[in-house]
Amino acid sequence: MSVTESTGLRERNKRERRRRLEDVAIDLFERDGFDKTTIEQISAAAGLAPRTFFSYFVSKDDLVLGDYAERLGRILEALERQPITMPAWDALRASFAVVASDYATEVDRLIRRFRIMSATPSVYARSLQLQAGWEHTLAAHLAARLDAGPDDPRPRLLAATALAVMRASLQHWLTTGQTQPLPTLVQAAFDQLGRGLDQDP
Amino acid sequence: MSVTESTGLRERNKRERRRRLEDVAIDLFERDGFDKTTIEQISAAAGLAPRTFFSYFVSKDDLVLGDYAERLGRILEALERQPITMPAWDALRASFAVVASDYATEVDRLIRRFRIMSATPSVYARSLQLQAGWEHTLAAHLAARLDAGPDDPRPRLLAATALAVMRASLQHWLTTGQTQPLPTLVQAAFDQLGRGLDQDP
DNA sequence: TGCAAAAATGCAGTCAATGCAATTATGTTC
DNA sequence: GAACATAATTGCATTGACTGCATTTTTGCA
Repeated sequence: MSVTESTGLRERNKRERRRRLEDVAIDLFERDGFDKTTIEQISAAAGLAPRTFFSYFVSKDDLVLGDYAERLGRILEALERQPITMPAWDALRASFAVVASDYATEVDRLIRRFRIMSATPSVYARSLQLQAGWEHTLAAHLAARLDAGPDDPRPRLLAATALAVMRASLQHWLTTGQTQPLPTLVQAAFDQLGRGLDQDP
Repeated sequence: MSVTESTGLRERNKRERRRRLEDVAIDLFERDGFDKTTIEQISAAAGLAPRTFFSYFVSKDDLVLGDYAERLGRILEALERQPITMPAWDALRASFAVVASDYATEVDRLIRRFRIMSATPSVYARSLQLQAGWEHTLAAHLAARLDAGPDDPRPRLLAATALAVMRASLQHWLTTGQTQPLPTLVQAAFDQLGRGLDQDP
């Protein structure tokens, strides 16, 4: 108990402040725009010194992306859980379903961030960069799963396609005002690509 | 003639200097790394004042990407040329074939840039950002071609997938040492997605 | 309470990028 | 070929993100 509490307190404070920074930053970004908000303003609003900001976030961009990284990491976990006998595309479909429903639970939070992301090139670029990182590791996992050699194009193709599907669905979901549930959209897109793009929808 | 020559001179000088900046920059990036090379060094090496650099390139990143934007623009032109009766995925396949062979003609130049791009997060991010821009316009074109409404997910899905295919193929081509021709790889990937990812290769 | 580790902070500095004003080069016109 | 309008180059000052380093404060534990 003492151990949990002791290390827990530091950790908790750290998480709280990180969260606070995110929150005030998002508010300011929405009010004044990303570029017109300075690190100085953000840290002041969070009650911290400017220098301290950088021990919580490596860059201003990362304020908006927050747990983006963590969330995509769950795809890999989910992928690991799929039986090895399952065809690769099916396994991907199942894994992405998990993340899709995760997303759907936090619509409001997500939408605010997405708005800022779409309006701010540097942030958008950073999000794509993160995605590219996962595409890479996802491809590595798939290569293992498919027992594919380094000159087998399939892992890369599958990873790239799956993330493209996710991104396109997410964007569609957000721009159409969430008329259809995200998981449904994602599944439909995976199905379409499973059947083949030569086929009519 | 006089007109062509007159305006031509200014334009030509401008293009030459732009080119010179690119070239010296690539050399320096390869030698010292992107981040350790300053705008000051680049402009000095090109015989220009630092301030002048920014009338040729909006950012340091763009030095590496060069004609990236222009090249992707050809996809759209090619797409316009495909008969409207051709199924969308076939039209995309044909359009991307054009760009794929374009790439293949400039392997050396391309590879140097790709190395820097892969090694430099900010540059890579910027390239993805450019691609995202094209994905957007490509989707718009496809929407017109398919006569699709704003809540039809197909244009976005097709655009995202096609660019994913291109990116994955390009990466595969470069990392496998160009053992197979790029157009072949791209066609194979398009075919695979046409047949459907549920099918075995 | 006292101590060691961790976190916060201040300060100085680098570098990309921008705005503005002044200067220089270029192409055209007479 | 000289004067002139325009475009390009340049210098200067400034902003703001980000980093390294040294110092101070806070925190959890003995």
